[in-house]
Amino acid sequence: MRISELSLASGIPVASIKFYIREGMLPRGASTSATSADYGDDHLARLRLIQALSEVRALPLARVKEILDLVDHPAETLYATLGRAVNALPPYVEPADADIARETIEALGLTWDPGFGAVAQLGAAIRAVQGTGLRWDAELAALYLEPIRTLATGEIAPLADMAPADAVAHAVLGTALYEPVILALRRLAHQQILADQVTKPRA
Amino acid sequence: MRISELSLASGIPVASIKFYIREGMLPRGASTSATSADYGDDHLARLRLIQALSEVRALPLARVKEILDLVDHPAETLYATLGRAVNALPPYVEPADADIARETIEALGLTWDPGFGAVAQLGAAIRAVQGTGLRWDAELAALYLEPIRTLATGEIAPLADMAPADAVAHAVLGTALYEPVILALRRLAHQQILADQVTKPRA
DNA sequence: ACTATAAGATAGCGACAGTATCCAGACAAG
DNA sequence: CTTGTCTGGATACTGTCGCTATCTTATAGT
Repeated sequence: MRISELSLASGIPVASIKFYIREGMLPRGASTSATSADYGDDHLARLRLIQALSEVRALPLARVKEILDLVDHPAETLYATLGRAVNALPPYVEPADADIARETIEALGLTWDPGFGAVAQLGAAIRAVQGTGLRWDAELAALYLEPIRTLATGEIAPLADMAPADAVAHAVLGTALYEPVILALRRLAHQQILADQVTKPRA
Repeated sequence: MRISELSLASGIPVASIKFYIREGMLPRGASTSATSADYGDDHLARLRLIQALSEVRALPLARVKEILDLVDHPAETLYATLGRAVNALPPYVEPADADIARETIEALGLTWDPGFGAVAQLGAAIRAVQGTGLRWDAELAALYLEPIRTLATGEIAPLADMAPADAVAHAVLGTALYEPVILALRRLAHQQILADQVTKPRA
């Protein structure tokens, strides 16, 4: 496949593909002469991944690159790889925000480990909620955690049956790409509940 | 409060506060003379809200403004207001993506209404998931929907006991600000489950 | 009276994500 | 052949966003 064909297949302008190559996010095609290089299906898949992370997740390209690197060269363990993937995802917060989450995490019976990025992300999220006068306490936290734990358990289960390399890629991409699905479903559920209340208001 | 005091109280530079006023996101202080204006707690609260939406949610200022306008001037019904709020939140997608979500939504027994923004957002999210080779089918969708529905029901319930104006503000801000909490908890749950598997591996 | 600071308007800046231009080489048609 | 079109690759430019810095005029405090 030549670059113009790759562009056609992916819907991404040639100039942008060249840009991704320059930035090291997409490998160069195999040169077959001074004026032609060969691109394959892996290039196409990589482009689709870049698009998914960059458009749907709205990640800065630097973060997209981190995630791509992680898929290509995973850390020692699945746990460590996931930890790095989380750090490449928004919200991008100060490590100090981890402290804010301590109370909540311990009240939920979880382990407070400030080394894990999601802890500081939770802290920043709680700060935002409380700073605008919305409610956040142990009771509400428990209300949120239960369904989320159910969901997370269901998501992790299939990883056990995968080859380690597949599991890593699935975990990293799944963390990033199922999130918008979850948020959209929640918004839909809210709407549906409100619509039902109008149709058949509470007795 | 003068602008320099507001700056001190909020931690936001004076120049930035002036910028927010210029952009119409923050009302001007009440002029007490040609060289002084008076800012109150409402200005401080508004600034904190701008910060929460812009930093933690990483919303473009134009979208922050939409949400602020919605809190100030809600639409006719709670349902309609929420619909607009959803459109001000990422991911920002093409309305045409609504079609992609149709199959999923109908399989889940929900109403497919392309006029509601979350439908197209779900479509774009599904496209991203499938485009990168991750799984998405009715079975998986059901696995996701159940816990999310539980969560959403718990979130909507308290609105019934609120004054309508409070309910609107709470629904709009809650949709935007609890989302990072949910994502952080999911990431934490994943980590916790993986950590537990290492400590006490499956029999 | 004098200096420090305020409000408000205008202009400038740095990061980001591409686009556009340019060039030398290759292949294809006439 | 030669002429025109296209390619890969390098370099330079552009538009948008979210602030910052500067400037002007007018007080308010000492």
